[in-house]
Amino acid sequence: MKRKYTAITINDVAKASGVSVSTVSRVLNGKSDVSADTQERVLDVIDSLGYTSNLAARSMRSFRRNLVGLIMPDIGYPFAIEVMRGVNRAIAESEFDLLVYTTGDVRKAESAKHEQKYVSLLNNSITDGVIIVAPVVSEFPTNGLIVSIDPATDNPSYPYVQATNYEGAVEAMRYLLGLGHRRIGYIGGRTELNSSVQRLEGYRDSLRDSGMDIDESLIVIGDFTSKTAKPLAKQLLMISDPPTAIFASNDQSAMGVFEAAKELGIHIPDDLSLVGFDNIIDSAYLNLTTIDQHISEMGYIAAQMLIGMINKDSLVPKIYNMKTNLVIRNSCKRVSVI
Amino acid sequence: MKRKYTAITINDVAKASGVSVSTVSRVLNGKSDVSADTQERVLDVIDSLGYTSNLAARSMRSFRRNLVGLIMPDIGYPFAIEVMRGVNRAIAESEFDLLVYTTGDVRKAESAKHEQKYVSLLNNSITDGVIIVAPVVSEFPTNGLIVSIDPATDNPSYPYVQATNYEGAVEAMRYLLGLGHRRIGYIGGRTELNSSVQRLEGYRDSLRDSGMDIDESLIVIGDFTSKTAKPLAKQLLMISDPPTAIFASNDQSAMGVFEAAKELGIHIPDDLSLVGFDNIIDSAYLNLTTIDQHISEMGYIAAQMLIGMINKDSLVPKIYNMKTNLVIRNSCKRVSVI
DNA sequence: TTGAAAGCGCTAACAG
DNA sequence: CTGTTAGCGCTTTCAA
Repeated sequence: MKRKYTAITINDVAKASGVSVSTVSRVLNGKSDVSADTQERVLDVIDSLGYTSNLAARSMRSFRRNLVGLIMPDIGYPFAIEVMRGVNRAIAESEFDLLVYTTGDVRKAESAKHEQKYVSLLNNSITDGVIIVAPVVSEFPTNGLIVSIDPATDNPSYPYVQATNYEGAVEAMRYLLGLGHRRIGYIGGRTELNSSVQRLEGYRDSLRDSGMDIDESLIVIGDFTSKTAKPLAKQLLMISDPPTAIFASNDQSAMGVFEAAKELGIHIPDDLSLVGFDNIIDSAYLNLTTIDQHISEMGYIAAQMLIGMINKDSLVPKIYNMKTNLVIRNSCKRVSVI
Repeated sequence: MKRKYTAITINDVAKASGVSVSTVSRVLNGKSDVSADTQERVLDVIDSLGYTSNLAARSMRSFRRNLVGLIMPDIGYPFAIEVMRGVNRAIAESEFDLLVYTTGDVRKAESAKHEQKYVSLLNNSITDGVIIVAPVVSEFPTNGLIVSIDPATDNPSYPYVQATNYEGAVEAMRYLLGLGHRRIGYIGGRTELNSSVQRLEGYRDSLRDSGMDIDESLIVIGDFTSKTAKPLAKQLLMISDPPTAIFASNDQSAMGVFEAAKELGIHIPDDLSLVGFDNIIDSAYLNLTTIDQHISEMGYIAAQMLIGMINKDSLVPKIYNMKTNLVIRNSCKRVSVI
């Protein structure tokens, strides 16, 4: 005997109610071919014994488990939490439950290896399908259903939802350039993410297409946290020929800009993500942040896609492009003109 | 055949490497009694086949799974997220992985019934133990290990960690009363939570013990969200004889107070949780918020307790009281004195 | 050092 | 309508 305590099983229920395990199983699964009598008796016993089915055993036998998995390397970042929120919302509206799997820390895992492991772990075992966030591999050794959010690889073999990062960045730049800005700083983030690469590309291409030189000293790369962005923003703001606008490529980085500006005594309105300022008080808000705020929405959509796939809905797209919105909250009233 | 696709199993590995399943299993579990030769061969095959063990099947046979569960009714609230963060931190430092289980929405579940179901679902099946947040029942039909955070019932049969809610509230009130405040508003929260009840009790007792009448019109009950707290705070601030201080019993509620004050044109420093103000600009900050900020810490401790229990550490306490700190950030410079 | 075989708890044929 | 039975993929005796 390995386990000191062995939980109540379907066998106990069967014995106690004087029927066979299959009958109990039928009751459990709401099959119609059970007499009302038996059904009631079994249900009573289940109740009084406090029986609950063993997830593991059940998963081994039946295909449908009404459970979807969400795999994230780390649960501590705002990004992860936003995704969870979105997925959660979709789950709440469905008949599915959600299982979030994490190893606690990105650094603890060697991404590629581990994410493959977790996908098949969950997918082949106890869930009907999984959503995986920012996977780095392009293929998974699983026959189960899978949807990914913001994959890091270029042409993954699985369905995914992504933001229109490049287009969003271009739109943001078009706006700033339209305001007359010519020196625009850029705060980037985790370069291992496709989204990050694409945003930066949008920035570069925009400048290039406007026939402008790219000043590499205006480009700084953090890690999408405000903590890192703050000193970088300061650095940008204190060079001899500072930018008149800063394109913070995600929300957290924008926060960093605010903090930096605050410490330097430059006033900026509260809710900027993209700031264009000329050392006075002007600012432009471009909701490139949408790329981030829409993360929650991406989670929502991914969950819906997955549920659709599980339900064998034939209309589920293989690739979903979330268009980033351009939302201007504060227009730049004063712009340094070249 | 039910499933069209059947994943790679231990059997496939055995066949491909020309050994028996038991040998493969031994390799998988790092048993020492396997020849180096065989071990290497099997490992190679596992790698090339991309095999990963079936969680469900494994869980059925072996006791230890290096997996802990976190059960929360809803994942969308700051409270839940803070707990997760804390648990996650502890997990990251350990050899365990984390599985978060949620039904997406509190309202979707009939709490008591469902939480029992989920606990035994996870606990008897695939995890080594579970942490459950704010459970309403006092007993669980599980033989597995369990630690709870902020249980709603009075004398649960399982180990738990809780904040010293009552004492914290008393301390907060002592501070405010010491500043000379005599009309202190109170914004409460979800009354189904023990923590909520205890904070309010601390408030009432403090007033009573100071020989003061309790003005019920100064007590408003929200749901621990700023959205709800805001109009309540406004209501408090706009009565004819407004309070000179407000004791917001959680962080979110404090936020609501700020928002309300802002709209009413009353300036309050940024980081107040407990505000005492006299319609000028004074304020007292009492980190009663700790009760909330420490939530993350509670998650951390709960996880450590659980891990200790799993590892059969005999020193794990059955009840852990998290002392709430009294942190004063801004002292009240001007107080309306009676 | 290895293999054969017995289950873990459950579901799904297949017979009655 | 109900019971018998055969596994699901895995770990763990028990023999060899």
